[in-house]
Amino acid sequence: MKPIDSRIRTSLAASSRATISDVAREAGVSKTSVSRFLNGEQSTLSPGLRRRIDSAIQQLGYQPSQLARSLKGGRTRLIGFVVADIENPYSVAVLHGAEAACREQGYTLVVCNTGGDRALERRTLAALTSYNVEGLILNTAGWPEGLPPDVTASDVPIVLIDRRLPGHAFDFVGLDNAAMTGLAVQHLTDRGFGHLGFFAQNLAGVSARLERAAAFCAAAARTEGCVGEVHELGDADPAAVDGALKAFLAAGRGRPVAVLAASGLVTLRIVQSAARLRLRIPEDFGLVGFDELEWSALVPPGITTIEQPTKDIGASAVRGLLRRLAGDASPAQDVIFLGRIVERGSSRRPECPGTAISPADERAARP
Amino acid sequence: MKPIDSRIRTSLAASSRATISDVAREAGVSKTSVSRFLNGEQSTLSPGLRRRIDSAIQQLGYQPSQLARSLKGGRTRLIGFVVADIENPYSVAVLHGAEAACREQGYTLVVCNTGGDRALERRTLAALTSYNVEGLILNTAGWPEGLPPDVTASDVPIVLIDRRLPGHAFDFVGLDNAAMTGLAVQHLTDRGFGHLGFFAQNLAGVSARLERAAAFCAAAARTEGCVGEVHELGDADPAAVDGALKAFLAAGRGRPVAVLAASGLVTLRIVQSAARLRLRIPEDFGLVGFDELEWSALVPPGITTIEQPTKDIGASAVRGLLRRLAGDASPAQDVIFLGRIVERGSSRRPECPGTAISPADERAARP
DNA sequence: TGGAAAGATGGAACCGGTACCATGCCGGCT
DNA sequence: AGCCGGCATGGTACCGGTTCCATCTTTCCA
Repeated sequence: MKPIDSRIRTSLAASSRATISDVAREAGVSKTSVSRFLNGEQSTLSPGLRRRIDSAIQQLGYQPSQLARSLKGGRTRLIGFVVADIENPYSVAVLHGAEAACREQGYTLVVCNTGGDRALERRTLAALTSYNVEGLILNTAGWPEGLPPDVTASDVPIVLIDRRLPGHAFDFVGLDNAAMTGLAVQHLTDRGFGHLGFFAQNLAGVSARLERAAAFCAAAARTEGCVGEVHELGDADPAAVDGALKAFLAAGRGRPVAVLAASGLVTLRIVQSAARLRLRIPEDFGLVGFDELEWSALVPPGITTIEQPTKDIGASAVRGLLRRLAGDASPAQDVIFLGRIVERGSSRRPECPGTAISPADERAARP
Repeated sequence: MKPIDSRIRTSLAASSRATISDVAREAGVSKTSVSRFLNGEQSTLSPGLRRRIDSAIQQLGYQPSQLARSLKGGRTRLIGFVVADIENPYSVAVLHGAEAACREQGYTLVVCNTGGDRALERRTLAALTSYNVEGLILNTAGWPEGLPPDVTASDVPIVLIDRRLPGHAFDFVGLDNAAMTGLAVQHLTDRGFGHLGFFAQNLAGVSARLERAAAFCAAAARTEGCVGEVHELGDADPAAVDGALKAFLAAGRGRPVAVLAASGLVTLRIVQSAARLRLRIPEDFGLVGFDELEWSALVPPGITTIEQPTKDIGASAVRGLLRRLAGDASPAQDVIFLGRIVERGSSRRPECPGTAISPADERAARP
């Protein structure tokens, strides 16, 4: 009779999940003992009890509800990752790093994409905090007028990635944009490019782009005989990109010109535009782009990129969150990483003899 | 005195979140009324009550806890998306489609990456169900010996994406691999390629790859004078790719050879290998790859790809889930999409006069 | 004018866990 | 021998909502 009984209960459990009370009943013990068993048997339950509980759990296929568990204790072991553009390989790479770090620490990463929509970002943050995530990693769409107060009201620790929120004391992890932009400008001027253009989508509200643009202007200004222009491409219109690129090249008036692209997406747009306009790189213009891409080495003559330590950035964000969760209440902290310029053909001046031919291809062939 | 009182309570709320009881107390009503107010005031609360509750909510900055809400009712409005490889652009694109569909329906998509790790996939599924997600979209790492029973025990509806689980009656959304592979083979043989190679990572357990490989062999076999080879590249070793590619080309014995790459990642590896080995496409070998990539048009001579309707696949998966949630208990259903071959230079036979020169470049320049 | 129906509101149980405190039992000490 | 303390275990309140049911008005009709 016992086996039949438990078999019935098992099938019930399959259709509506066994609870801790079911297990307690099946094992003939109290909920408390089952709970103790589940959490780490500090009170050293007697071997007999332990055995009975264990077999009851097996029998019922019991899995504790994290939902109910979190309601009392607050520990959800959940970290939210809110990303502005999931289609940006940079974001995916950071995400990957964060996810690995979370897994290592027993946390689960919950990823939500906002597509750069501020209203959605707000709703998403509210939703995640209402699920009691213990921390938030935020790659914000940018709030030029400041983040609405309801978001900051909650006391979940937040770490910003790549983009700051001026006026808010959140931890931040990102690239040393000033230094890397300076290096990129120097890289180009060293190679004889005298007329430089910084191309971005819209600058407004996105700190990484603003910092890069500012550093670009500063670096161009302090380099003798170097002219720097900033172009905003806006969203998605190929004709607009073509127009901006042509205008920029014309403004060079025969001097060697080069583009510094503010992101992987802009690099893609520029390369597409060059193909459409039958412009050669680096003969017609040089190119350096932020963010290393899987195809950087494959598109002739190879695109010089500024590679970011994306895995480290993701891992560092998680570390920062865990530090806060452990009780660290020190002032907001910035973690700034340096990147690396990966030199390829697109920033090599064709005038320098011998460099534009086969060695360039060799470099380009390296993955 | 009232304002001071409420200000104190406000600051308390900021540090530990207001609850429905706080709101009820502040408004001088019962929890029940507040709950009614929050859910849709079916019982038509009196205007006075409504006003008081509303202002109490504003005052306290109250946000209901989804956690607690879900505990009773079960409606978490959460859908889990478990993806085997978040770095695969195909997965991201599907994810994007699913996410848009979820948002439209008021659901939140929770994304978890398993990196192709079966044990982790299992843990992730358990974790998500223990958070009471209402449905699961699963891009499985593949279980050659079948999914462990504890995963299937839960009664959350599951939709598989791209990869089937033989022996399980789950809904499925994916590509018509047989048809698209057949078209690709015909595309290549039409253009004079007689010796074909299907290149994949490891076939084991991944239905999409297996179906493509099988369809490839079948198509090659029924095409007169066509030879088909299947190559497994394994993971990540460039030398192995180079070796396999060279061996394959040698086996062609001078006949026009072409590679069919089973995924975007394989396409990348093949193109990288070709660059390393100084092989020209399509002169030394033709190439068609599954999955459209942002750089397909940019790498000379342009890579011919099999484009999948990724957004539709993602949206369809969500639709399927919602259908199940609405109570549809009909047998498991397959939704199979057709793709589209995007022809570019990599599958154009150089022998055909006039096609390998500038028109090819023009095609390649199109984004 | 009385009573029933309809409407507004509150009380309390419940969801599935956690955690504090109580209880019963046993052994060791004075 | 009696008391105290530690250990194993159980009882129960509580987390923050939802929901059923009870209660109190109000209204309308006989």
